[in-house]
Amino acid sequence: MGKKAQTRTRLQEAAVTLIAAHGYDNTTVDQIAEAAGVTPMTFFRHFPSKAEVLLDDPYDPVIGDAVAAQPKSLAPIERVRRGLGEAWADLPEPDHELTRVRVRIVAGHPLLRARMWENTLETQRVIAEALRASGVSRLDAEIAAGACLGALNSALLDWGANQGGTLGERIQRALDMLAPESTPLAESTTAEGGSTDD
Amino acid sequence: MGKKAQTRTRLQEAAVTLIAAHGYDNTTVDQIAEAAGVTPMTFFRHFPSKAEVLLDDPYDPVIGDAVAAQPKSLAPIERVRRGLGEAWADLPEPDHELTRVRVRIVAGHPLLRARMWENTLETQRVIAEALRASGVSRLDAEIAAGACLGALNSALLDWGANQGGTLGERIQRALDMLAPESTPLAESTTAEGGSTDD
DNA sequence: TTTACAAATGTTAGAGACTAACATTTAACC
DNA sequence: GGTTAAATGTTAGTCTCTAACATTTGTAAA
Repeated sequence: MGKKAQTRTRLQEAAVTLIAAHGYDNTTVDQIAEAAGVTPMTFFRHFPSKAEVLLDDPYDPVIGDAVAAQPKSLAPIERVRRGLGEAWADLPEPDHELTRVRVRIVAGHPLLRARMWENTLETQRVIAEALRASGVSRLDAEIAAGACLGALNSALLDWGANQGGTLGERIQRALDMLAPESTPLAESTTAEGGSTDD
Repeated sequence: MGKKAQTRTRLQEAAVTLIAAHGYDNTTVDQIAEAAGVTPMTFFRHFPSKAEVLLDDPYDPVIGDAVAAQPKSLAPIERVRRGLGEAWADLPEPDHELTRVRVRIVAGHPLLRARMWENTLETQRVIAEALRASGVSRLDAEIAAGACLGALNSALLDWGANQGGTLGERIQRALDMLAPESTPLAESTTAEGGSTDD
């Protein structure tokens, strides 16, 4: 039971290395498989598509539980917002450079971004289910989950595409902006005259 | 200059008809091309991929202008929310059955949903640009746009996946839930036992 | 050790999406 | 009617991904 995971890891590492060096489109599955010392067929036994080797997201259950634990007196969006905040606090900050490289690759390629949204939709379903379990309509649950995850994913893509700051800071920013009383906010808003640049 | 658009339309109609009947995966580009009286190569001259024949979205400029027109004293999310509401009011309700068939097909297939998110990201960029033009930071702009479009797309997918109600009603619901004062909502009588807060 | 069984991988053949390069037809305009 | 450019056809090929079947490798009991 250990060899499968080992091959899987080797494939992921080979993929990230090759793709980071030559780009996603210029890297074939054959090359990745060969670099991992394995046959192309074996690649697809571990990952259903070439894109999937870069998209590994096992966080959904934690998030679902955290949302379900929020007090039902709150508005759906607020429950999702707090649930995501608590789930994030429980997860380890992925300071590994590998994660950032992966996110950067994904953020820079349309097809990969698209697949990532599909992962997000799975998370959305989990959250919506947690809300529905306490009487929220399906439409409202999907909207609330969609809004919060839309904000979160935007922060993630920005982290991947632009330098500076940690992922945690951006997640925090996204959650803050979703807060019901999010009018004040220090530095950036309230500018009307010149266009502040960054 | 009219023949190209004509062929394009024939390809779209043939695609929707065939795919609605036999499913996306069971319909090949060859079949679509043949039904449109054209060569497979010509298909790809009109649409960069098989998926794109179902995804036609020329609304972005209207939305960007509407967001840009909002008062700069409002919080970013609120500006996006109002801008989207006004843009929607200016657009014709797509009561055509064709639109619903297309949305239903897209909502029901992972690969198509994923491509749709990529379209949404384009809209997000337009909105974020409108916000940034008045001093909002890039991160804040992307988050605000991402949150609102996440809510909106959830409403759209729900409309495609489930019967009942018009698209306009669901859009309205999504925008309402994003409103700053959206606390009320039905069964809010429960006591706050272990009041969790930040 | 040997045998047995299952997990993991290899091999072959092929479908289908998509591209490049070049040839041909069709449309529009003078 | 002839000229030019847009639109389409043809051919050949690469790459992703799948199906069916064969082979190796790991592991545990006989």
